[in-house]
Amino acid sequence: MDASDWRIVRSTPLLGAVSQDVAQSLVGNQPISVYQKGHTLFQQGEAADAFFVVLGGWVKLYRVTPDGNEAVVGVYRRGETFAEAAMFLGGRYPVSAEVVTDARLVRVDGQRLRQRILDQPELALSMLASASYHLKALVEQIEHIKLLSAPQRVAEFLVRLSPVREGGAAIELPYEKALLANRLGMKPESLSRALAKLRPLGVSVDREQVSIVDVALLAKFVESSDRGEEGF
Amino acid sequence: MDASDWRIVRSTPLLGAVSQDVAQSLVGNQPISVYQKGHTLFQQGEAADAFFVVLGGWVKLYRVTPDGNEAVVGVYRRGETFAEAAMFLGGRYPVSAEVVTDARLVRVDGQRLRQRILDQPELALSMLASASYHLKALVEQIEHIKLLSAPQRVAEFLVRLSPVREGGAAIELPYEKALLANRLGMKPESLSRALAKLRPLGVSVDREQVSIVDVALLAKFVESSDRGEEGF
DNA sequence: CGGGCCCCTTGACCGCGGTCAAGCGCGGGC
DNA sequence: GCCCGCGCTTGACCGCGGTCAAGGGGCCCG
Repeated sequence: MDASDWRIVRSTPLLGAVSQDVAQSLVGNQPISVYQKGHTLFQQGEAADAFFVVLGGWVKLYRVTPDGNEAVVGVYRRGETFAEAAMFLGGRYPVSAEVVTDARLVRVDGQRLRQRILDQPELALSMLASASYHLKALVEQIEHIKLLSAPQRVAEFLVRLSPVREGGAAIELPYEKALLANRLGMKPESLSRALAKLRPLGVSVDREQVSIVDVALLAKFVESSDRGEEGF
Repeated sequence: MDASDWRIVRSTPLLGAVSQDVAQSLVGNQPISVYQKGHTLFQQGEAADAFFVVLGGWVKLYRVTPDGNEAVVGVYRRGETFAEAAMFLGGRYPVSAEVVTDARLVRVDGQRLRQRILDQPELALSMLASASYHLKALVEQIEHIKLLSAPQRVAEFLVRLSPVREGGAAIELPYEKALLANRLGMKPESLSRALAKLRPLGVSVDREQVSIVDVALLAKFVESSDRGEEGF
């Protein structure tokens, strides 16, 4: 792990707030795992004996039903951690995890982590903050699915991705559209249609390059009342 | 707080796993708060300085959009705790909480809790377990909204409420149908229709009394493939 | 450079569930 | 006992988004 990787590790809410030596002892001497696209890290129901830090690439967390349908509940990228909280729920992962692009991860052993918590209470607070962060993200996802239309959910996603709150922005879709669609709770076809409907609001798409004329206008659209496009 | 209340407190995942004196010091000498239906405990964005244990009655957690629509993200009953994790997320509640029936709660101070965590690491592990439990519940809720039909969501709710996994069961709807509908991500009218569609599967409803001929059959229906009622 | 593959888009169709409105039944008040 | 109100149900309608299918454009490989 080089200095750049270490910087990423220390940028996470979980490992950034604890002391240098605690972070070092947890991930410092762990090997970096390199996976290629399509690799399954773990499946729901398996014993949860580790959590992960993403150094590069993307990982999706999802649930599968008995008949094979899947619901993506999160996509994690560089500088994010996942499955930290799973290790405290009867030792089972409640979701499955798959690498969706070639990726570099650090795997942190759970047994070791639990021990550290017992003598490093500050680590416990960091873990709780991290769990709270994931909790908030899930609550917002539920809110969005329940009361935003497909175009509004797409707009919300774009606004969140924009580096600015107003004016123009050019952004790149972080992962392929089929995955993005699932993440937003819709089918790829609906994502296409949703992007088409955002065109009159100053959104143009070419491959994975998206340019937005006015981010504030998009944000307004997300908050516009009842799931419809109220005239324009 | 009498012995019965204390038993409820000790039945929660959060306060049941820690030592007697830690639990006692957190909630033992707290007064019991009695609220009547409609009272707002806190609103999203407020400083999160406490979490709650439900001794009786029901409390809903929900998010409101700028235009006034609301999405219920959870309903908590006797023996459950909520908002534990919020106190670690920048000190803000990500949701609002309202008492939906007359209720008896214990309010646990957050400042005190954080102090205890620093010198009682076992408490930290309990809190993480509790947070994980809520996390799993949210993930399942997302899964259900995304890939179950309205009748399936209602069936799943009934199965979960049943004391048995097979055979007959008679259960009572825990809260009024408008709230239940929102909790399940639908409108009251859709809940009515969904219950009507479950009638051929052995579900009969009279007021809030629900009787189920065969719980296993209902469970089967929930897992039956593609959101439809596959003939029969 | 041509062909095939894959991903994305666009169209046609339709079923689920939201909306609006009417009807019904239980319960409280005068 | 009568009336009114409220919560629930039922019906009619329709728009959103899923499904199925065809078309188009980039990219790799032969």
